[in-house]
Amino acid sequence: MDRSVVPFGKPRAERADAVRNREHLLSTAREMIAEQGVAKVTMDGLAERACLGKGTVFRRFGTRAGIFRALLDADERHFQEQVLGGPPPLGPGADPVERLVVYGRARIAFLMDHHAIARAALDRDRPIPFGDASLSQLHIRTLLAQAGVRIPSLNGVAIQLTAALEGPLLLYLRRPEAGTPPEPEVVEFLGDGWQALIERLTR
Amino acid sequence: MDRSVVPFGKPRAERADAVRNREHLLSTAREMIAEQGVAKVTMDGLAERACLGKGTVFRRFGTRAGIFRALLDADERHFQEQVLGGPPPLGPGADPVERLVVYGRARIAFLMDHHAIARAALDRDRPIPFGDASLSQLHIRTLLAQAGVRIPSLNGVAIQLTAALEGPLLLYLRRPEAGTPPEPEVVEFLGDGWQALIERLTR
DNA sequence: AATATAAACGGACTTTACCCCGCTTCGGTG
DNA sequence: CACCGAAGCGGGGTAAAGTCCGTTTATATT
Repeated sequence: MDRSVVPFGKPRAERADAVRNREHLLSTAREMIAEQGVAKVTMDGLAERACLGKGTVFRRFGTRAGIFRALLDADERHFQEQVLGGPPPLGPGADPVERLVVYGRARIAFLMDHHAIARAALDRDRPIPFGDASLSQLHIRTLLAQAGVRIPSLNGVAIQLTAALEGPLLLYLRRPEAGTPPEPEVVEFLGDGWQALIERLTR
Repeated sequence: MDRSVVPFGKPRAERADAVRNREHLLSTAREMIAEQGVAKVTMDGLAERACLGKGTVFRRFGTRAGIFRALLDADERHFQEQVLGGPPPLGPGADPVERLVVYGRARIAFLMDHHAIARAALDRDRPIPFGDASLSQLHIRTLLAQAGVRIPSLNGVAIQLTAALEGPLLLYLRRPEAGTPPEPEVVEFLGDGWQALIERLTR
């Protein structure tokens, strides 16, 4: 008999204690970030505060960046839901050009909000988190196509627009980390740039 | 009497042995990279192979990324000379739109060539090297202005175009590091995307 | 040439990410 | 309910970045 309906799903589900520990570690990490900032979250420190072994932390998240990726994940998923199924103009239904513009602004705001964690989620060696960039990329490509942009190098352009959108916040813009005042100016600044880029591109 | 003609130049020049050691460390680093790849260049390893103390390595370069920044620097300077003073269309004299397109392709090729080192030059915490990005940015902004692009958010757009140009190679695209076959396809791929982006933007 | 001093040097020390592996616990099975 | 195998756990061990500080050395000055 099959062990499960799905022939080759995951070999086995995650054990209950493992799930519990993951949750606990994530909320402990959130506390530490709130109290002392991202930089002070070390693997040993996290393990000790959570009353777990260091090995466990690594087993759960693989790498330090993995913790921040996991933290980002929940919010990221929520963001995606708004994009894929929420009300227009961010969600489906509106004019594709408008959606692109709004998507960019929303994404910039999202990355600003999660700036410290998003940067900490970058892994020095591996190229880029996961769904993160590629979903932006997919969405941008789709909307460009819907907007009637016909270029042979659409793929390249989609990659580059993704970089244009996320790169400044991930790579170039500095932010003092700790007690940062909101700086909403940057959001507008980059948002206006993005809008100009998209509108000229889709003319 | 003044110590020197320059009233407040650097307080003192770099000592001769310091210069010698810097050179020696850089060429040793180049050797190690050629033999075993970027990842195998450690501070201790480099110091030992160069027969110097570890403290010296740090004093010279500040951080591991600093070594790679220094290695990049010479080539970067050469690249800049071509851009600022070389023959058109990369250098001055040609139509600004054409220069933008050519600049992008050249920059992509440059980053492909120096991919491993350029990535290693990224510092996890600090935002971005120095002249590197900002020169791209300045140049792009200047050429856009010359091309008659009139938008209020020109600054934002210049930042984003820089990210579009350099981001994919620094952030998103994977490359196996060691014995990589040239992959000239990527150069074309991104180059075509860039060209499409610029041509549509400057219409 | 002798000297004073700032710069440079070396290497031990600290911190932190990540690995390893023997022991424990969960949870499915007869 | 007792058993068993796999998944999970713990924490000591390793490697590498970066810091510190006492010692050495280049160079400007007299």
